[in-house]
Amino acid sequence: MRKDARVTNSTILDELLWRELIAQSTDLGALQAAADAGPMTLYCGFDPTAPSLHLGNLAQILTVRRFQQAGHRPLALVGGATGLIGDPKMTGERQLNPREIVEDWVRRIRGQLESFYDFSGTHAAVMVNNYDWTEGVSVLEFLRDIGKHFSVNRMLDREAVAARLAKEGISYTEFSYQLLQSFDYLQLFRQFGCTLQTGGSDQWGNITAGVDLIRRVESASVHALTTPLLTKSDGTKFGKTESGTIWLDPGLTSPYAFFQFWLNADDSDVPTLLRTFSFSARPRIEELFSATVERPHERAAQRALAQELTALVHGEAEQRAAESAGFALFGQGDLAALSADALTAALLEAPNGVVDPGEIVDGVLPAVEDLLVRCGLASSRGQARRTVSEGGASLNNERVPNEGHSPMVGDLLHGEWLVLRRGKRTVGGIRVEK
RNA sequence: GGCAGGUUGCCCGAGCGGCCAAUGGGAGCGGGCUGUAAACCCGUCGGUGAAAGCCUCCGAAGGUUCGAAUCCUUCACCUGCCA
Repeated sequence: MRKDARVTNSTILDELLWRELIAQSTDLGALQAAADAGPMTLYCGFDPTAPSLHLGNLAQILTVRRFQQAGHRPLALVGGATGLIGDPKMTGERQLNPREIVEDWVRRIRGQLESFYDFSGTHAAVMVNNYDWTEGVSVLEFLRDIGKHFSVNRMLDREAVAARLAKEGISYTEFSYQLLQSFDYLQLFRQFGCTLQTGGSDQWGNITAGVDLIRRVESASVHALTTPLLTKSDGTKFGKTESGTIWLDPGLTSPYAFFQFWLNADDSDVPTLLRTFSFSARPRIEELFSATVERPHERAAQRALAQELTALVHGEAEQRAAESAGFALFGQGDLAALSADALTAALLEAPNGVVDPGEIVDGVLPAVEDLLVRCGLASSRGQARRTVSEGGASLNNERVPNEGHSPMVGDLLHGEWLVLRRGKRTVGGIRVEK
């Protein structure tokens, strides 16, 4: 066994093991042997169920990326076909999305995937879309060649399916999902020699169904590997905050908000987050573990995560902008000391709104409640009023004393900005258009 | 197919003719402590409004009544028991 992780194939499994990224797998020994034998081709698919990928998907992407860095070849699969059908979920039948929408989402997700894998070099990634090999298959062909190998009895065992049967039922469409995903694995095995599929542990049933299909049809033994479902230490779902899902699309979750998400991670989640998302070497990660235990207030691990992942997802420049914005807005108070450029850059990262000069009467701007709503810090005037009356609103780092308070022109920083804050860590900007 | 019960605010769940925008818990939000954490304590929690008030709301549509989340009818869905 060679020592260099970049070159040695088998160390990838050791790496995943210490990172606790293996929830389930087919015979690990066999997988290890396959990885040792040379570059493997693996895939992990992403269905277009939203306009963007999110942090949960990122965990999967990064696992595949680790394989690529270890010298294996990833296939980046976008589920243009499976996205039209929908994987059964516990809670109920999905609503089918219009084809044009799915096509749009496929484009967006494909674009996102492109930035995480290396599409050049000796083990270049390949982008594939299962729509390409599914659209032309006839129903009869599919039922005879693929469907015949599936036992409904076994399909019924699947957790989501069983839950649905016990409740409101499941359409034939969704029930068929597993066949499509299995068909994908078979296709990729035939076309690219793909012998490993990874995914979240909720995908175990779908993945092994593909493994079985390949065994029956091709008499070949291929592998499956799943990663643990990411949960926070308090058991709640990971990757969601008060404000919702953390998306990779900067239009849906700004780089600033993305950075803040990591910076605000619970201490108790730090080990899992570092193991799952960071590409730092083990000694560095362990150093951050102990830093969190010994000097938690410094939040070195949270900052390291924020820096590394914001840079990875949004690029170095955006990462620096997001971090500087945080420093500016959460710094030691004196906002007036910030340069106009720094302030503008910071506030453009945060949620912000606009006041038209025509709204300023005798040097008085609209009331703080209006401004809170306008920059998105409050969802209604009622909520804004509540925030102010609870003492949770501040203007240029000064607590807003009472309801109905209106800023004056003299309060404008550099003649154009107001910094609004709701609670301790939600900051927004108001800009007076010139 | 027959009989019985259910459908309440983001979720769970009380209410069973007026005092109900609707008890309670959870989530969320704010304050305090702290580290732009967690836990904990306190407050808050439909919209609008400074307030009084007004508007919307208790599966859907009708009806009874001065007045309905609460009673009646029909419809939809869910749950038990019997076939």
